[in-house]
Amino acid sequence: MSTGVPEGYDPHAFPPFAVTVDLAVFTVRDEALHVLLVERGQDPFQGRWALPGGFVLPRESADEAARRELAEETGLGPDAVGTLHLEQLRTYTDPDRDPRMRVVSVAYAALLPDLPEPRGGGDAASARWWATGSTGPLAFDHDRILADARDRIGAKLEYTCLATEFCPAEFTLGELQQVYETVWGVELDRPNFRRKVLNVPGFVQPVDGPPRRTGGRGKPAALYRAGGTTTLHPPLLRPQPTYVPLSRPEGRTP
Amino acid sequence: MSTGVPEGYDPHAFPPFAVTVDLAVFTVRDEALHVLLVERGQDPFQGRWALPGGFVLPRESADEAARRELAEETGLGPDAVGTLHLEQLRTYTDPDRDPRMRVVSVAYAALLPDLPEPRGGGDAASARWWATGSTGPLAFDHDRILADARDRIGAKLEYTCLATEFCPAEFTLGELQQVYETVWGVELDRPNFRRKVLNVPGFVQPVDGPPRRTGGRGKPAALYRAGGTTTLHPPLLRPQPTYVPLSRPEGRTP
DNA sequence: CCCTTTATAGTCAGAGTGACTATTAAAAAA
DNA sequence: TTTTTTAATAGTCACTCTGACTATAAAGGG
Repeated sequence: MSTGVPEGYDPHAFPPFAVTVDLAVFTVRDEALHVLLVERGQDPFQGRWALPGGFVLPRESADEAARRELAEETGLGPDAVGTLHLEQLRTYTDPDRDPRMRVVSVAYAALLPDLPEPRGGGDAASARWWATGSTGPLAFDHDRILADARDRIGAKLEYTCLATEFCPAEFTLGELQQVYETVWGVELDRPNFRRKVLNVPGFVQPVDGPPRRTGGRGKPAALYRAGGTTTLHPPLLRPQPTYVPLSRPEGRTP
Repeated sequence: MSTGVPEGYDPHAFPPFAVTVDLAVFTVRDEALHVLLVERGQDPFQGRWALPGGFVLPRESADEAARRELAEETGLGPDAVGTLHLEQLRTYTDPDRDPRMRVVSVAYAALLPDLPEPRGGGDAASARWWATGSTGPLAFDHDRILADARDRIGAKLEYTCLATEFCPAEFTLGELQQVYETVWGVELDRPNFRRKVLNVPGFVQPVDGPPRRTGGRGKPAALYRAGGTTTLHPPLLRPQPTYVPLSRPEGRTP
């Protein structure tokens, strides 16, 4: 540790940073992945949209700060916020990411089912859901954070039961499939999806009686709830973007 | 953002934090996963071993700080450090993780081939490789960080070409298999491993001529180098820890 | 020269997968 | 009411991938 800073670091000689959390809160709505954004009321980036977030307070962890901000932004009760899936993504530390001062930000992703009332929180006036992809350029490095968050979520659908976090407590396999198709941006074969999901032990479990969801058009679907596992064996791999080597090993051009 | 801190945060009214990086530097040696640790010379945790790390300086990113620390600890040239794989793991923010002050630490994992001369850096006296698992309790929350790092590396071997980072530029499939077996702590069937690796497009490519590694006992092995891909399709899944549901759906006890 | 060691080739049954077709149960249209 | 439409679910089939093997090849040690 020959950094100029004394080894064991002297508490009075450290470079001061501010630490914030930024939240990428996702939901699946209208066959599109949506993210919760807030409009900035002042410079820098006044009028631009940004991920919700805020300071980590002196006596809380970043996880606690993220849950606190999430409760404030979404208006969800502390019970709901306490149980939902919150995942630390990565930390963004570019020295110039905030033009005013040195701020490092710990980014989180949160997944919500499509809520009937999006948020009822305090300063909800300037907050709304945006379809990812149709957001303009965001404030700070939030475009980058959002892109990273999308990538991470898409990847984790393959080998975790994360998709159920987008669904209500009881859901149909069609709804679950909709989540996969929306996040991955692909269409999946329905019978095959069904077979694969049901073949993963502990992914979903049928709701006991024969209750079925009605309201839609066709045959009513059976209801399931999330099973006991968090990791999927075998994984649900997304359709391969077939690899083409840059230097063809052999064979003719098509 | 109704946190008590003014929206858009006033640069003069933020809770001050120190930001550090901690490095989990791994190598595979003697059929065991090893990690680079440094011995602490002063309190707190004097005499305990810890992950190398240090402050993020005012004008550098955490990535830059991690590479700088890595160069200092390993004695590798800046060229080698500049190209090697450095992966941000997660950020540790417990308010009490450092008894002296509020420090958040961005943890990184780095992978090195087994170097003939471990490190030649400056204060290398108190740094050495430890087989993971035989480290005593480490300073701060470094046991937790190390465990998280091991988990992450093991998981990424499944679907990325990360294992080649543990190998020299040219390596045999036996050496690559050794990496998988060591990190996962399992034994793999050699012909099957070979078939799967060669079936992943872009994972490894044979070194052109018929050069072969000699020195060992048996038949000399062909040499390969890392191919062009970073992600593995299909993935090399580790042997399943077969899932047993807590409430047996049906059937008799064995 | 034989034996051990390691790399590599090949076999084979079973599981998993993509692309289908068929059937069922409901709502909407006629 | 009957027919049509829609969606869920069941099932088929060829193909691939996988784990568990056996067989052969090429080196060094005794």
